[in-house]
Amino acid sequence: MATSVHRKRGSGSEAEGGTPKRSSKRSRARRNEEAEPAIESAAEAGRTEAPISRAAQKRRTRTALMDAALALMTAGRSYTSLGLREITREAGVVPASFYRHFQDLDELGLALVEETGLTLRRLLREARKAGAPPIRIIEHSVRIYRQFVHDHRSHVLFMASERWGGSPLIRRSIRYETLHFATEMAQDLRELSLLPGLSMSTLQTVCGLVVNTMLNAASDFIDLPADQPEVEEELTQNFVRQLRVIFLGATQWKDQPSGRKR
Amino acid sequence: MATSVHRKRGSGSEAEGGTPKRSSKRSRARRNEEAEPAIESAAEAGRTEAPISRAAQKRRTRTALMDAALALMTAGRSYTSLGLREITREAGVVPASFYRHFQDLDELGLALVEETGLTLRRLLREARKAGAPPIRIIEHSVRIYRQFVHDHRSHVLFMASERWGGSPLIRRSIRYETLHFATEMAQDLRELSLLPGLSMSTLQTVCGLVVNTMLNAASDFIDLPADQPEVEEELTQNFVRQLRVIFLGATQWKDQPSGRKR
DNA sequence: TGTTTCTGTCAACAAGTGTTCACTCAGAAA
DNA sequence: TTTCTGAGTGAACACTTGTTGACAGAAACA
Repeated sequence: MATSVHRKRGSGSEAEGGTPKRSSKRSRARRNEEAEPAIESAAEAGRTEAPISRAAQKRRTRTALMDAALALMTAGRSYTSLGLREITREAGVVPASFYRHFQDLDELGLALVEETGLTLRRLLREARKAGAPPIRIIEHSVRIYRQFVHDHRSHVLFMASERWGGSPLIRRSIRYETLHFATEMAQDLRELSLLPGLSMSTLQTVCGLVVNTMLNAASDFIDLPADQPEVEEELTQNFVRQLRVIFLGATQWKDQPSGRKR
Repeated sequence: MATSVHRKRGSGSEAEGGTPKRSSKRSRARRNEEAEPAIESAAEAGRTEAPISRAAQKRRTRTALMDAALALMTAGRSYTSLGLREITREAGVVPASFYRHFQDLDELGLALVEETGLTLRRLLREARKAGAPPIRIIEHSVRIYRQFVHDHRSHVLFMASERWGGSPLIRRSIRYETLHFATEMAQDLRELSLLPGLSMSTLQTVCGLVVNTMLNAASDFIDLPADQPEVEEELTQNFVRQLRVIFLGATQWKDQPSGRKR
């Protein structure tokens, strides 16, 4: 609802703001201002005639805010540089409303991390379900992963780029999430008894390496000219080869050379 | 010079600004405001009695600006979130002066990337000079790298964290720099004829993987509690093992399975 | 039915932002 | 010596920002 619940005066009254006089103002805001006046997410809510429960409405606005942040990020901005007003504007909501859902920009960020974490774990579960032909497992996983990145572009982008970004809280949260992911992955590998010779701790190390490589690859995918599929293909090939090198190394790994020869 | 060349009225007049009334304002600025009123870099310049050439003075202020940005970043901020005024304040210079050196915040960022690139290449040259004992070459390189990260903490931090950060220009520039670095590394490996069986393109892929792993490790090092050396030690061990896995995989690599069996 | 709850709104605030301008005045050039 | 140059200044500008408080009005509850 947002703009249409009470609709006292005009509609947004905030969206579009004042016409920007000087063109080269704030040169790092990448001139997305007039691209999309406001995503309709929140605005469209009011259009449904059937009255919706208050809780549902609240949830709706909340996700509108989160989606707005993601939308701004897919337009090339980094989360740290987003402003509260900017987000509410994109969500089609007045700035003050923000505080009904989050008390902080950090809190919104943490919510995004959590959401992405859930999605990632769903990915793992899916990948696990797909019975793996033992040799071509890498290509298969990569294909799934690639589809995932495609489907959840903005979430992955957020995760991968805010991993070393602004807020320490968010950084820590992401670190926790990726660690968790790597651990689950290690357990999967163990249960499938691929890489049988490796201790759990080494398995964890290898999975950490894999996860890092995945996230780096995702970041590479993300700001790519959309009209050049061959570049993307090459990046994918590179990604696959990197994973191959890692797994090849892992199969050859001898745990504990006993005494780490000085 | 900056504050003391003309010193008409008081000294800074900008530094320290107004006392912050509300404490929890701008909750993501991590409260570094009163930590260091102003780094003395630029201010100290005027204190030298001997007259210095104008070009030298300009260079001095320029580096003061760059150092100020780095200083703010080591305090936990991300580059994208830095403001022009914030930087000039830290450098002990009036905001308008900024435009005598850079026309943009992006331009400052690019200068930082370039500087870091130079430093990185110096690192490679040093590492190359140190005659390599063939087996323990990894530990040796890691030691050098670790020292490097320690010595150029802020530059590496900047490079590693802004790699997927705010500005597309800076991102691209960093990408170019790391690619260049990986290429040089690949050539080194080739000339030392470690990994003899690998084609140049595969070598490049492996080196890309190594560089990514290095930067990730650097980011891990960077916001670590300084009073817990054992954690750092564990991270280093993990880093070394990851590199080992990679190189182990690379030595086992068979280039061109001829026809990529469908 | 009437009362309470609570999401979203409006308006205002103090403070900070990037950018421009006319200016000073030490060093370079004549 | 005098003139010229340009790095650094201070003040102002037009905005944007995060945050607060009183309020509207629909849903939830009695």
